[in-house]
Amino acid sequence: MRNKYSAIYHDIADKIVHRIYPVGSYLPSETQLSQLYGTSRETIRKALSELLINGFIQKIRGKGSIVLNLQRFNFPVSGITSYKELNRSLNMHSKTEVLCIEDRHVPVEKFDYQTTEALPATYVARLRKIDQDPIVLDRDYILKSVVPHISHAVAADSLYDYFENKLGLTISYATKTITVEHPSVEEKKWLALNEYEDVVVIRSRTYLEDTTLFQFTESIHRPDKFNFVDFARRQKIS
Amino acid sequence: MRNKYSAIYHDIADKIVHRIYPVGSYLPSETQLSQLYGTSRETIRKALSELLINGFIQKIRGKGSIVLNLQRFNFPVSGITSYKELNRSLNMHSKTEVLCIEDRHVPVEKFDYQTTEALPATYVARLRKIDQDPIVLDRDYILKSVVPHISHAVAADSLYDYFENKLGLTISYATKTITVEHPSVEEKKWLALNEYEDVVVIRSRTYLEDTTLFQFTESIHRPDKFNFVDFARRQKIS
DNA sequence: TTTGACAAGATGTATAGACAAGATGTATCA
DNA sequence: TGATACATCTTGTCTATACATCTTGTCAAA
Repeated sequence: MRNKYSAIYHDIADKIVHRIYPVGSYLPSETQLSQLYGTSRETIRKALSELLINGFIQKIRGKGSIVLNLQRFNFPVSGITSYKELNRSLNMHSKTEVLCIEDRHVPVEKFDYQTTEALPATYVARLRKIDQDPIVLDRDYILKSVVPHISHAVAADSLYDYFENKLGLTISYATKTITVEHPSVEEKKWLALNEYEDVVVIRSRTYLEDTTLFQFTESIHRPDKFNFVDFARRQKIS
Repeated sequence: MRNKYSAIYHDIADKIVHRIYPVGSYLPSETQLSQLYGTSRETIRKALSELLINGFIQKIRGKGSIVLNLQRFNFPVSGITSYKELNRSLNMHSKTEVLCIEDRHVPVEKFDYQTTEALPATYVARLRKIDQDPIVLDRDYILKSVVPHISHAVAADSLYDYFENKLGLTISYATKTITVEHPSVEEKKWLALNEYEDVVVIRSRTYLEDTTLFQFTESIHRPDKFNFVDFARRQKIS
């Protein structure tokens, strides 16, 4: 960890996860923490504000910071997370099957993206299984302008790992929509759906740090296996 | 606005919305902004970091802050927003029909909430319609320990407005889960569902600033009308 | 006993300054 | 011409300080 405040963030987060700071208890005060870590109060406050955003603590003015009971270890579709990371952090022991890799143009209208030009991309279709049961059908369109080629081995492992650690790309943010739709014949087949069963579709556009769009993703979920867990803070519309 | 940085936040956000700072352009630099608003750079940075969190801008080190094209004006289930606020900000002209107000205990198992004690609450069932079409069935359980009584008039208007502006409660955060389920007979009737049609269920637990739990909500959505829009920033799991 | 004033400790806001590190253009040198 | 070094702009990190505001407990006065 190269930053003081992110080192402190991870240290406190660890202590919360391992119940050294139990749920419902107060953290040491900001001045105490600043002495503990040998740093200024502002640096402590930066770490605490990250913990607040991520739902670890709740700050109460005049009193202190309470440890919250976050049990967001189910399926955090919120936030951007790669399937491999999810799989590892949840110990799900899932398998990924690569169905197809080929060159295609992005079907931009599906993603509600307005453009006049064609977007050449690498199309990757993958099926995610847990205990032999198909759960999710992932369809990725990775723009050729950013990533010229993707191998079968990379697709079978982790696209995000490849992008970030091999290519040095920094994935920054994404916009997502979630809808319920009637499945296509192909989707029905891959996900082993019953008659009349709908699917949950998550479509996202992913951007790099310099705001260049580089990936469109379509995730088709079996409705009985779909579970989205979210943590939200109140924000007034004004 | 009593804080400088939130005043600056709203001022810049307004200028982005009104295209004074167009999408794709750079904001003035932090030092320029601090001169512009007659404040310190740290205060500017606090405002900018709020804009970053809410998806208005993207900061690039060494270069500046780019205005993003946020079009999250569809149906932000992400974040906590009252139906009345949503309705107003989207100009949807929807109607709310109060179906039932009565005293009930919270069905805690539905919300995956572990407790041994019974939780007395006011149960409020409401149907949200747009152009006579039923869209959402909302079922709220508001704990008696926090809010002893809720009138029909309040339920027909806005619960959140009542809680925050009349009772002085500060709603702070919530945990949510989204699933797809088979509708009950009652749900099928109210939402005018076809045979075999599933529903999207959002269940949330809402907490006050002092971390006291005070509300359980169950929102039943018609699948063809459900559209969840989200903005997410990348966060490494480590 | 109840009320009120006050102090102490907590977080919230704001400032000024310093240095690190990334991006970019310019001037210089080979 | 082409490459390198540098200056200068940007944002990122960190410190030290001051005061405001909220919560709570204590102590004294009514």
